[in-house]
Amino acid sequence: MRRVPAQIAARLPAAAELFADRGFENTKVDDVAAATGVPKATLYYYFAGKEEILAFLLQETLQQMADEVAIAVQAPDSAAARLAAVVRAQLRVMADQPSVCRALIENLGHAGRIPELASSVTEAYYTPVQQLLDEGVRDGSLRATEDPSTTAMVLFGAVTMSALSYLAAGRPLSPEGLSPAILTVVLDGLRPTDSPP
Amino acid sequence: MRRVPAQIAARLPAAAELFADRGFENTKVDDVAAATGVPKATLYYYFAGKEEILAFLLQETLQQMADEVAIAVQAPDSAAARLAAVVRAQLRVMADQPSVCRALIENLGHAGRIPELASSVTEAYYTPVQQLLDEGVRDGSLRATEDPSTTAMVLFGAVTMSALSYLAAGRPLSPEGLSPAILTVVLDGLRPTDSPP
DNA sequence: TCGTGTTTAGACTCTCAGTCTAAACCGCGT
DNA sequence: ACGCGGTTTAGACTGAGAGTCTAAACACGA
Repeated sequence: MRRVPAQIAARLPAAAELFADRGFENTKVDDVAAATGVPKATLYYYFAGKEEILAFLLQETLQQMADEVAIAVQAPDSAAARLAAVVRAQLRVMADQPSVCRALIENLGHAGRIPELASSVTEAYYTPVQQLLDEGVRDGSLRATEDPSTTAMVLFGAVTMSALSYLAAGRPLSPEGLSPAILTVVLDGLRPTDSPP
Repeated sequence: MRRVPAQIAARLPAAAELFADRGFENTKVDDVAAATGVPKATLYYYFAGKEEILAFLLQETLQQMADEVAIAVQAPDSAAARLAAVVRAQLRVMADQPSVCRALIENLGHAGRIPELASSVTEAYYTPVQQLLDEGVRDGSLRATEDPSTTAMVLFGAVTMSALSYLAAGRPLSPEGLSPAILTVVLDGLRPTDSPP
């Protein structure tokens, strides 16, 4: 995959729209060309195939999430507060790109080999979150869990699935509305019992 | 889709194996025929197409989950204990059919229209779990949440994503090993603060 | 002006998904 | 035995569309 010029990258989300609406299979490469305004031959000049377009979209979105998460993690607040910010950040990215997220989740199998995907998510999400969990134990704002990696996955899954059910139903996803509901469930379980609300 | 005879249904999980290994797209119907021993023409006699085979597998698995969840819900324990049993039940189903689950999750978009899928999951999981959350508030074993439907999704997502990361990595998924880690995160948040462990 | 990388239209190939045919095969009622 | 419905199957066929190739422009710096 060649380095994709910005003016082409900017047009690709229109393809995600199609993928999300009609499904990946039912979207012809010619349709993608028509919807994005990027001619088919040019698409094949940059991408090895239709799947690579989806994979590119996924990488972009994961990168965006990694950036937002990194910002949330570096704030000068308690670890608990930053963890809440991470949840909101993930929701914000998903709310920002509803079609891309739907298309990606519904077609994970097309977006690349799963192991590579998994390590991308690890880099963008699990590693920073696990670090945050650690810091939370040290600053006393979070309870220690016996298996931080599972805890990170629980968080990621909780947020992803909740958001997905909005996206799938076509309902608008409001990070401000949804995050408190997720956080009360998850955060209260992480708060030390010696400092209840 | 005709009523699928048991001896054919029993052979289909072999197809899920292929879907999970090489991906749905890279699996030819002829491959499915070879792997299951069910001739291509017979497959087309019962299923309208390749996607319908996946959809059938999904329905079977959801039904199995609905059954297991129903059993867990009806136990004579506290709501909290039954909720823990629901989590273990879901993990057990996923551990039972790793390939099917991987294939399904990686190819949600192929397994049927998402709204129908969503309502199947609602029937099999969200409705019983929400009922359980209600009962928990009444019997005092669970804390009330402002949005029980979101809570149910959080649970489902937490379990699904944790399990998936094992399946995707090819690691064996042990319900007994994983459920405590999930439950400490999620259940402690649901426990009333007036009865800590 | 040359050369290198980019852009594009359009025609082409080739792999499957799915269809069709037509021949067995099976049980069951008569 | 016989015929009749549903089932099972092999194998040939069709059509859609992913991906390839060609060859002509274009851009732009050396």
